[in-house]
Amino acid sequence: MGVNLKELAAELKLSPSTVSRALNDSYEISEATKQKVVLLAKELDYQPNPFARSLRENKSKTIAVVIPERINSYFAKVVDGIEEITQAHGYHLLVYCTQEDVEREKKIVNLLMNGRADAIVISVSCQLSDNSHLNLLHERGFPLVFFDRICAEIPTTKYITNNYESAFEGTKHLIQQGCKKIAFFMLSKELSITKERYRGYKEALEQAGLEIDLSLNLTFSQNEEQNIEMIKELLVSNNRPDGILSSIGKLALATYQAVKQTNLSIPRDLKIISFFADPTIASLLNPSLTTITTPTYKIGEECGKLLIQKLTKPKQPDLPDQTLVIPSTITIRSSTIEI
Amino acid sequence: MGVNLKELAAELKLSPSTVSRALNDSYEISEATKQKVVLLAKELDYQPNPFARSLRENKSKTIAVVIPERINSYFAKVVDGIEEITQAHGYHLLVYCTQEDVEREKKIVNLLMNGRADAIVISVSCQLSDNSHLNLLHERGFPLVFFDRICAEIPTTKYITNNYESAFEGTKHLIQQGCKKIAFFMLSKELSITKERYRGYKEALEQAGLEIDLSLNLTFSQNEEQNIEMIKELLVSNNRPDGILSSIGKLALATYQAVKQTNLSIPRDLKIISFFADPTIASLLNPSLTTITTPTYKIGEECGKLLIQKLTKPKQPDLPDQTLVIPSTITIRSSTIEI
DNA sequence: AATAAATACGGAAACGATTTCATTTTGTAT
DNA sequence: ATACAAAATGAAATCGTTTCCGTATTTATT
Repeated sequence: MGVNLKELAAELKLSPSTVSRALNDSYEISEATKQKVVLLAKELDYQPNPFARSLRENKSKTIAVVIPERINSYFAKVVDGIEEITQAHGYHLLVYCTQEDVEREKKIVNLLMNGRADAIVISVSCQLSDNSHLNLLHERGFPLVFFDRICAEIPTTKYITNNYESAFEGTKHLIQQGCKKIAFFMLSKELSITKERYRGYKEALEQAGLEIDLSLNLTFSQNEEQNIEMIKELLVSNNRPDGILSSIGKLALATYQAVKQTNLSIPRDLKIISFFADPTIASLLNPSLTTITTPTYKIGEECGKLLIQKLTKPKQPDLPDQTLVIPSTITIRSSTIEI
Repeated sequence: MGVNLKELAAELKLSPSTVSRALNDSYEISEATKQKVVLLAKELDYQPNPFARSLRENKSKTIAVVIPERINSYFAKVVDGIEEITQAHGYHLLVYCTQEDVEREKKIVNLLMNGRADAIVISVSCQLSDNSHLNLLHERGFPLVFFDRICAEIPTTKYITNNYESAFEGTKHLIQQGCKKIAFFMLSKELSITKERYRGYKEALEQAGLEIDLSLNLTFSQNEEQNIEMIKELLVSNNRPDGILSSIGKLALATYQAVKQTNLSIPRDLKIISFFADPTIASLLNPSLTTITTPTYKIGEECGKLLIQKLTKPKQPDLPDQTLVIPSTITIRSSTIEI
């Protein structure tokens, strides 16, 4: 489309090597020619071919981001954070959405084996069982960063929130509000976040001397309608909970939908606290929703910074096997407070 | 990282050209060798280097998507739709978010001049005034597709909804519900969607014999707090509207926030209808929000299909200068209906 | 059987940048 | 003026593919 290096060199009566070096501000080139070159390059709007460069340098200036859902403030914010940092360093973002489908996730990860991206930031899909695809990637030395939904077994850097503590505190809050039968809503039992949050929930119950009723620990699917139906059934059963800790934001929304179809009232008959990304929506729900909110933008920024460090500085070691915790905050609203 | 073509060829005692052709299923290669090649390629997990291929073929198998906001169901769904179609054809998505910042949009578009992507799908930033960057791109023959927020002057394919009719019908609905003083909320006056929606609003008022009060036509910013404050001021002024057509979803949410800070009630004192992407949220708001909803996933799919057609078939003409309309639907909920 | 045509493959150029190595030009010290 | 180091540039290899062109072998045609 535009001019290439050879044409630019011909125009300047210089060799391509000199022009390349001039543009890359090499010490070997005199200031005079540098200026001439840069000037004409600007004038002709020379843009280096990214593929030629990638091929030669064996790096793409591209980072792949893999998320389970795009219509989800949580993940959207993380990507915003990653973009904010990486774009400033000239990196591009390939964003893939698995739609919570492991098969799709595997396909995507396998596609990334060919070096199209210099690194991957991923929050794993919900149904995840085996990690062979991610393991392979990591073993090949591919920079891999996890956030939120991590694979604990893969020794690399992970960013999470204080899932255990948040769930513990959230559950404690419900107990303090008088709840005796507290349900736990989750997506997949396999997820790292589920396990940790469940642990927090469980220990808070134990500490309060409440028994854990497994029939109140519900695993939901990707089917919204079905989820609402499940919740409704629970709410009209004779084993109705008086409190809910929802480990996923959209299950809180499903609960609100379900409650609307009953003659129950939040918080009178049922209190609910949920991990939830969007404070605006939480405050506009009726009643406003008590939330556990993670600073996801910050998580994105941290992922970005880490990778920029790793990718732009020479001689960097592998990403360390560490789990960095960015704490969430609980915001108490009307859904857990008797008026 | 993995093996390359030359190594694979050496292993097979064939030339790289033969191996390349075998893998690309060329008619020049015998079935026998094809099988041998494919087998070993699979065994050694051969992955062609995407940059070598892109350099040679002068195409990247990548599509750039540029959106104003990522934390926005509208755009997120469009991207989901694009991904659904294009991924099936082996395309990758570079997703850029301008955060409604024109300067950022320009930078991004200029970055894309170098051929990193084979096409661009874009919904322009809110403050957009001049389109020189997009014009240049289009003039260079770069496939460019607009959706939602389009540049009318650039002769390429655009996907929009029936903005005029939807706004007209929405306003008419408010009038039918007894509204006499209807406000119009918008982001930027320069946006294509704003203009069309405003036209629909205006003509509905005119048709009903209502006068247009310019002090009820409010332009908002990116600053949420400030927007809420503006709305609150409007609602406590002595020129308080009794109906609102919000051209942007988040302004409806801001209105709900503002109303909470007054002693007004929706729909009693104020009815509101809004362009809004997420039906779940709309139905959970209190009162539930009457919405104009665009099938955004479908828009994404259409963009994807168009580009796949253009990029994968040989000898395709330029994208035609056409504006394709995918109609929105109005869902009447409690925010416009007196109980 | 002689020739033409089809089949199957290899060699090498090309894509557009960067970089190693070689070479010319300039500057400086003797 | 000569030698020698330093500075500035050029030639060519390289990255890993695809593809143009050429060639040997096999198959078909008369």
